[in-house]
Amino acid sequence: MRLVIATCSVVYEGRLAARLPPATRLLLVKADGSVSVHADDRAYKPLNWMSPPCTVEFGDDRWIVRNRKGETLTIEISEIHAEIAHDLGPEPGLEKDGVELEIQALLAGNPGTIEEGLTLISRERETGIGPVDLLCHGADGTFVAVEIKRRGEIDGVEQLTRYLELLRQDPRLHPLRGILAAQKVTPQARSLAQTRGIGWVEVDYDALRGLEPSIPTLF
Amino acid sequence: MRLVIATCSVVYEGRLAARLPPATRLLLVKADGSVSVHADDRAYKPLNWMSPPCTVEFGDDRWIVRNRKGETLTIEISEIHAEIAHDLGPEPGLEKDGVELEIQALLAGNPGTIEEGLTLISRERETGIGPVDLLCHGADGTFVAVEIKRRGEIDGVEQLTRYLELLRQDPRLHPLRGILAAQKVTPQARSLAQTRGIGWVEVDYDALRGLEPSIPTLF
DNA sequence: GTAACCAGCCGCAAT
DNA sequence: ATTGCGGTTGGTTAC
Repeated sequence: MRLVIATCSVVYEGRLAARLPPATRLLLVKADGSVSVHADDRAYKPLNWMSPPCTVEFGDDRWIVRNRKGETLTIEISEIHAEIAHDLGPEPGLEKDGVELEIQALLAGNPGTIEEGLTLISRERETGIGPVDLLCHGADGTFVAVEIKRRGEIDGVEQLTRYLELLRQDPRLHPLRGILAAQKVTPQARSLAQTRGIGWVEVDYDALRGLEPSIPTLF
Repeated sequence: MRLVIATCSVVYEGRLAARLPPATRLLLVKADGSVSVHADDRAYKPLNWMSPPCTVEFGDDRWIVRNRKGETLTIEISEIHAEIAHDLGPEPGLEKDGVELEIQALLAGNPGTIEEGLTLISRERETGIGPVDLLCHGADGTFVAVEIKRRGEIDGVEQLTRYLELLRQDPRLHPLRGILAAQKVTPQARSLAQTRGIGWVEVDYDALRGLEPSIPTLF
């Protein structure tokens, strides 16, 4: 990893064109080849960057970063104020709990928390346009497709609507209804779900954490 | 801006829980108060971070970053290998060309490039659930809602479908049809547009650049 | 390679 | 504060 504090101007030519007039910024070159240009704000987002795979041509006062698509990031350096280079070594890796996949595993193992009497048929069942999170069987004899989100917004209702359209072409899954399960469901999403005939439920992650997750697949 | 290369372990407790075992990483503290923890890969993305507004409690061997929601990022530092602190000064700002807003201005000024004979009625017209990019009048006497995307994918078709549903409740806009305008339209989006009765068109940004953009609004 | 989807998405604007 | 939405979104995975 190489860190350079420099006065520079930057031009990105690629999916769009972007220019930075001269100012002092952080130039961050990682071992993966990526280059990013940071100001002292915008949280972790750089002003400009190039993601790997890319190559850097380091000149004294000009760096040119290129990728395979022909996009370029050109950094004109007028003055270097400070610099560090350090080999960080391997990253042992990041562990996360509470992402959608974990919530999905917990709900898959405990479908009754979505709706009384629900039983799991399959997880990540392919529809032809993407996988539906859970396919279940209801106590009322219907099939139930469940879309799981951390936040239940309009997009989730649309996604579930698409899956229902496709799954309903399979006569073995008749009759079929849909449920959006999320930690929180927004009013707009509730409203759209209503007009689409889709149910929704807010799940309590803290309560779920005490339950057993499911084995990956059943069907 | 403060840059520290340190051997550290990290715990994030917030919207999810995440842990980093001890290793050497870059700790980046910006003037906006943000803190991010970088490995030597993942391009510009940090392993963990906290966005402003947040406060940092700097101890000799432990930093605790907190935000208003009660999320915490705890960094246990066992060894510091290098460090730079530098005041970058103000960022004069980033200029961009070719983002959706610019394409929208160019298409608004030249609606005939979307479809022969199309004339502009309004931009960013509110539907009650978000603004539709362009509302036009067709040579055939129909009204036309246009959704503009850099990349035309399924989401854009869904978005336009929602707007059409709502705009059709206004009898003054009858009859109304929709067009998805994008630099590229994916096959899946074309297929869904077809079943929704929505048209699509691929716009040539390079050709548009030679034309005049529109004034912001007309109606 | 294309395309769909998740992400602690971030950040902005409008309600 | 909420919510919709764009982003050089990035990154992963399945087709």
